[in-house]
Amino acid sequence: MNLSNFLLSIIPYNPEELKEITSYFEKELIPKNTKLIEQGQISKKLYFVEKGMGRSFYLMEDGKEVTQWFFGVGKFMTSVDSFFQQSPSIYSLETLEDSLVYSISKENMDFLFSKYHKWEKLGRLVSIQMLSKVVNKLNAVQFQTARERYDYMLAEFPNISQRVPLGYIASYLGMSQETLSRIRRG
Amino acid sequence: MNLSNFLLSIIPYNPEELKEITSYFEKELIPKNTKLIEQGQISKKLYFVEKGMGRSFYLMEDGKEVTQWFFGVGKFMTSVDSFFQQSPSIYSLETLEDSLVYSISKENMDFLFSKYHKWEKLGRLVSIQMLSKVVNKLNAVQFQTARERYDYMLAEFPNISQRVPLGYIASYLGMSQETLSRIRRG
DNA sequence: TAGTGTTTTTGACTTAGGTCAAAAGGAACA
DNA sequence: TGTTCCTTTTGACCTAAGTCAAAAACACTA
Repeated sequence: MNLSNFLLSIIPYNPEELKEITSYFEKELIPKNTKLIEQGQISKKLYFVEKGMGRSFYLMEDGKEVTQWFFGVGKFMTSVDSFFQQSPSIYSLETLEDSLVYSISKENMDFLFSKYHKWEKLGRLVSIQMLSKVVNKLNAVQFQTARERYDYMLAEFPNISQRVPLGYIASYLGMSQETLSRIRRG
Repeated sequence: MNLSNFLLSIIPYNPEELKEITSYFEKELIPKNTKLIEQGQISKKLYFVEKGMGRSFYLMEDGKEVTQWFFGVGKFMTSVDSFFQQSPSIYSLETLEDSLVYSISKENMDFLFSKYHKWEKLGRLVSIQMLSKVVNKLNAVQFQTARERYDYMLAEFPNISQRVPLGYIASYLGMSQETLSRIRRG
């Protein structure tokens, strides 16, 4: 899924608009395990993932890393709060694989928002989609057993367990690595 | 907090725009314990709460009601998914007090979105605010103890425990009523 | 192919919070 | 001021999942 196709799948743009809009994005090849945002910093860019994958995570007081979200192909990746409100990020962001992303700065994003009504609309639609995903996860974490949450995750990110360490998935699902290991055993 | 002031607090509208936009909202006085959306139905309206309070909740398979969110003064209230995607709602919505709300239909909302770039922007900003709240709650539910979640809720909805039954709050926080009662004891 | 570091699994034990049932409080009303 | 209904609290017991520590499996690199 490349950026143009992704945008077109949400809103019809004509070729000129699409060309101008995508020109504000910068193609970047980012190696595995690169930090894109450090906890406490202000997020400068929003990334569209064309290839690879990333995660957001934070450090608990006891020093443990907790995965907050996985960002796969065809998704926007950033610390939402930090990017849009230009406030210090609670999370860090890193790539989990060598990744091909398109990045855009807050200034360019705001410029596009103000220039194109359609772009603003896209922003709204994408926000609502994300909201709906987070609500789903909230329900999973709040009301389901560890085993049910694991099944939910397999539905949401089918082949993730071959791609990232078990501990990342366990903390994302709000359970210990040992529990996830026992669940997978069957 | 009335509708106009709320809108102005997010985006500067001039008096004519504000007048036209608010003219698409309908003032409604809704008695306590009125269902606004029934689980399974498609949400027809979005409500702005000027006075009173509501909640969204759903019925678990075992017949228990679980509160999903509280909507206080100065908030938009709806089943987000259902309203924006016109899909069957997973939640029911009801008032918890006699309430004064301003409602708008999906058609009028879409009309305003397409007519006013600014309105689209407001939609985006409000969505991101909601997203950020839901992420906070997710973190609370996933990583905090029952006691910490209770404290979190007091910060988010200060005087709620005087206004709604204990069981509603307990299920919102993802704990049993008995546990919440024991926590409150001290 | 042995050696070293990392990730995952297993086992034994602990604990936060759930469940069920009964008692205690409150509010409304005759 | 007692009766009824509803909400909250208390008590006794249970269980899903956490913790800690060791063993096993895997993955590099020399």
